[in-house]
Amino acid sequence: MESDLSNPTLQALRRILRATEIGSRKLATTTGLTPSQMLVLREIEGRDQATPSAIAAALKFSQATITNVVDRLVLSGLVTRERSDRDKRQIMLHATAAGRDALACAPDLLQSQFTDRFASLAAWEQAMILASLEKLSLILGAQDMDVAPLLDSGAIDRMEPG
Amino acid sequence: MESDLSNPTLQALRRILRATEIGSRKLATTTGLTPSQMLVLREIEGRDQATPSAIAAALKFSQATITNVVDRLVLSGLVTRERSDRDKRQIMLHATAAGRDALACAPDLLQSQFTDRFASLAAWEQAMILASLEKLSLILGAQDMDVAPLLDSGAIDRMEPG
DNA sequence: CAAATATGATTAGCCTCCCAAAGTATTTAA
DNA sequence: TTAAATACTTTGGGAGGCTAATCATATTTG
Repeated sequence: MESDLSNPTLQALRRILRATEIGSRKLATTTGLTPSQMLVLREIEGRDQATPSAIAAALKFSQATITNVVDRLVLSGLVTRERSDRDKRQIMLHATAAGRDALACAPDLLQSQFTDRFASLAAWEQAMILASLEKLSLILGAQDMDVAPLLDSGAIDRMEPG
Repeated sequence: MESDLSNPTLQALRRILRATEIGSRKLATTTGLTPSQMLVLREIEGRDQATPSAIAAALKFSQATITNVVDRLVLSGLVTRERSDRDKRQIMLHATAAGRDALACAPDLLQSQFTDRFASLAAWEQAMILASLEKLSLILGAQDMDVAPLLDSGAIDRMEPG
């Protein structure tokens, strides 16, 4: 091989991770929502039947953790719990109006800066970055799989968390 | 505009963040080092004069947090504390042999899969991904700046944290 | 030099995160 | 109808991260 690009790539990736982590932490203190709460809230709002176990599976958290986070979200009035009629073991989670507001408003602080700067890039650069991230997402998501079909992106969505 | 790529890009970015977060958490339980500890240890090993404040500034943590993490690292025998002679307020942090081992060994678990898969990509794809990440890192790191010179990549390295 | 001020690190106290294990209630299967 | 499985909560514990307060050392200044 002529040169190994994996190391600088990992370094760049690390820088990105740190930057976003710091950004989201800052965002958290601004909006009163912690990163985890954002994640869970987004997941709740984004699906029809939002049961704790479904959220836990999607985010790869334990159920106990979801209970915890949801407790706080309920306390903040952003989410409601409701027993399912069909199966009284299940709990349905719903984002309240305030919850949807928080989601709609909060990301803007983080995204606006990104979006603006991103928009200022040339179209080809935007396309390149998107393609790269898709590829990378595939590679990294594949870590969870035993043998990953790198070419079938659908498989990742279909995956079940052990 | 013809199409807005910023949203799918943000989504892909989020997927990557999640994947790496999960990966590093898994790595943590495997190696006994938490992500934060890895970060701090890496920073300590990577510089000559590793004082807590320097580490805190580099990673954008508070000094108190560094004290905390270093406590654990010392307890695990990966790091030593030593008062500076020149300025007795300062503490010099050093990675022990075990600490260097942990660093040298731990990343392989995470990286090997990434590195392998990354290496299997075509050279042009590798280059594209690297270039994209560099650009992205610039954009995201720029969040901290008032007015970011997106074209001068050196500026970021020169930046001082608040 | 002595007093005031600044700096580097730690301590104390708070809340959140994430988990495993144990417990409760409900549903399904035998 | 009892045993097993499922869905969630509770409990208890180690970390992470912060601010404010404190201690020790350095520096500045009258």
